[in-house]
Amino acid sequence: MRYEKGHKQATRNRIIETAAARFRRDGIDGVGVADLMGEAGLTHGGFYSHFSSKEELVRAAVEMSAERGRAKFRKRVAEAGLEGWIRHYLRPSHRDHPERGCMIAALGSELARHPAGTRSVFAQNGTVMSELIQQLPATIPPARRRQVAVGVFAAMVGALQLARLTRDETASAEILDAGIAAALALAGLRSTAPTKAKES
Amino acid sequence: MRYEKGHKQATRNRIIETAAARFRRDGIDGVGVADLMGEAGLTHGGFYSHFSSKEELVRAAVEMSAERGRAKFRKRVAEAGLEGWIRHYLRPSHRDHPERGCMIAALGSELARHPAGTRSVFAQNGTVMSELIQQLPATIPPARRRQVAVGVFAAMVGALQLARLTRDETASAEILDAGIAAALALAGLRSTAPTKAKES
DNA sequence: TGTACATCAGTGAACGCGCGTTCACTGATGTAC
DNA sequence: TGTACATCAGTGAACGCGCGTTCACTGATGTAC
Repeated sequence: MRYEKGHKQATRNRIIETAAARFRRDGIDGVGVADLMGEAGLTHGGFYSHFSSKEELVRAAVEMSAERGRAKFRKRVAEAGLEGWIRHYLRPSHRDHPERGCMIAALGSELARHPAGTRSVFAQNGTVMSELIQQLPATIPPARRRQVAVGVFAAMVGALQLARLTRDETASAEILDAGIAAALALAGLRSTAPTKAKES
Repeated sequence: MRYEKGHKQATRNRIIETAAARFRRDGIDGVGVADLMGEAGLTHGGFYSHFSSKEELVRAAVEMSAERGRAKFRKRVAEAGLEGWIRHYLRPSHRDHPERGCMIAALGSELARHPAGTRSVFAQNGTVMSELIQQLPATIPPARRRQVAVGVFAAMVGALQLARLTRDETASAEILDAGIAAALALAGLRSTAPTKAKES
């Protein structure tokens, strides 16, 4: 072989890695194949010896991002617990750097319009959801754990996107805080009673 | 005048209306100016006598959608209360018809990459947020009302997007339910205690 | 009342450009004998 | 050991296409006199 064993696989991974970052930063339609290949140190002609179409790369990039997201979740939970992960997810630097962050928050509304094959990465198991369920406090009964986990994650994704839409820094930071408060409340990590007083 | 008074304004509104629907359905990059004009019963050449650029149309469409969303919010709240609006927002037909639904859920991640001028529609006041705050039950203290409102809306937007990403109908319906449960809990419209038992 | 001209919303050909994709080729290295 | 050939990751020119945008034009109607 003119290249060491595994060379092609390494190139393929480099392309996927580059794509995963650029897609999250500029959108899927916002980055071209030639641009991507150039950033990976290649010319665009070789693209189709790695992938059959741009959509196949999208799928691979989404898959890699999902795996990375799960790894970060595990690491953060091990270090700082579920609350630590929630705060980490909704920190300003995640808002400001989508290219290294959550693929769903960065591309959620776009991916919904992509083929089912691409979206199949978000099947029920395999996502961070099943791991999130296990991290919920024991006070939440088994029958409600999945629903609570989905609610927590939805609030986090929604808050990150709203924060990214808001130009004003103060208002944006408030949205992140509101997302943290909502996620913690839903996860049962904080008293959720409106006031400790009257409750019907 | 060869056209009755207000004709041009009416045409302009028709273009915005068409765009608002198509953008939400196919994404902003997914619809071209010529396609849009054709759907509005015109040819593409006249576009620039109405708008200085496609981006200006995007801004107008986002503005119109935001106003429509607020109107729907008011109507639904008047008829069925805050809980009614939450359930209406997270119903399956909203998930399946983004072209008539919430612009933020349909285009959230894309709009974050558009110019600040376009995103200025989502400034603190003028959005549905300020009206949502007023609808929260009185049990939520003044100092927390904005934060709670943002959390509720974030959970709703996030849940709708997650539901749109999921191919499996059962799983998708569960996500909508989880979003409803989360939004109601956050809004103080449902007991949020993990169990009615032990609470630290 | 009748003719000449001004107005302007909308038309459709044309522009340069970048997109995703194809393909004949290169050239460094491994294998056969 | 030395030569001829096979392999194949990567190259770069070329493709058809649709994009956003420009512009000279049309033609129905209003106004001036």
